[in-house]
Amino acid sequence: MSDSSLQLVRGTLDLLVLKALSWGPRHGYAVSQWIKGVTEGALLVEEGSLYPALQRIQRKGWIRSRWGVSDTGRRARFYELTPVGEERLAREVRVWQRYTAAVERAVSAPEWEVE
Amino acid sequence: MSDSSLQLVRGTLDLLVLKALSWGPRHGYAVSQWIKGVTEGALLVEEGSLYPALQRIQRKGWIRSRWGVSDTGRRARFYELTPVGEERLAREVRVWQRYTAAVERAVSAPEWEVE
DNA sequence: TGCTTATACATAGGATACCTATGGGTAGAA
DNA sequence: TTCTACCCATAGGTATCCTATGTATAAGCA
Repeated sequence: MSDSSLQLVRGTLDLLVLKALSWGPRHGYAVSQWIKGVTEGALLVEEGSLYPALQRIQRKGWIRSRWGVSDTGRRARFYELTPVGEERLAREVRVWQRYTAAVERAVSAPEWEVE
Repeated sequence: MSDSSLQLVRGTLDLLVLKALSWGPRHGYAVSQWIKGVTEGALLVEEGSLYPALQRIQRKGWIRSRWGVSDTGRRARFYELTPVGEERLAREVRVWQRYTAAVERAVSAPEWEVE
């Protein structure tokens, strides 16, 4: 909420996390930095959102994890997509695009028209 | 969840309701039908979501309401935007577009890149 | 006449995903 | 030695959506 960053819209965090892991194993902190970077700071994922989300997504079987060592020599938990998670990512992208297209139609509707 | 309609993404309902009322007073049922129509059935707003949302939005001062009679001769509560609501609509549209643009950047990122 | 459908409003109760706040700990720079 | 960046994690609160259920009327049809 500080400065100009937006609150996350429910449901998009899964999508962002899965995408962040689509290039191979990454640890949680790196995921959060990637989201911040790729959205140019528009989206900030709080740690209190991210770590529970990673656990939640893992429980669903879309990612798995193991302890490792980060580039900076610290202990870190690395997550990677499972095969199910790969499929899920593709599906989440499709759903998201279908959703935003529908909202876009609504928001840009030039006149009231019901049928 | 039936057939192929999508669950609402949290936070977009306000936007859709405000937009639906941007052409003048409408009652709740008409708002739900408009959303269904304009999104070609992709978004279905459940009554258990819509009516509480209308009350919530009214409490925030973005809309006001009064009882009236619908086209079909039934009693219905008509909602309309307040001046604050008009501003809010414009703002919500901007926020939504900024948000979706950010997510789109993330989802279509061709490679991992952080700094 | 009675039945069904579409119209119209509303609430209760539950789920869940996000937030704020807080905590612990390490590596390296200043 | 102090500060910052890195890295993980949980507790508790809140908001917003869902399902399920209830009431009621108008109109069409059998």
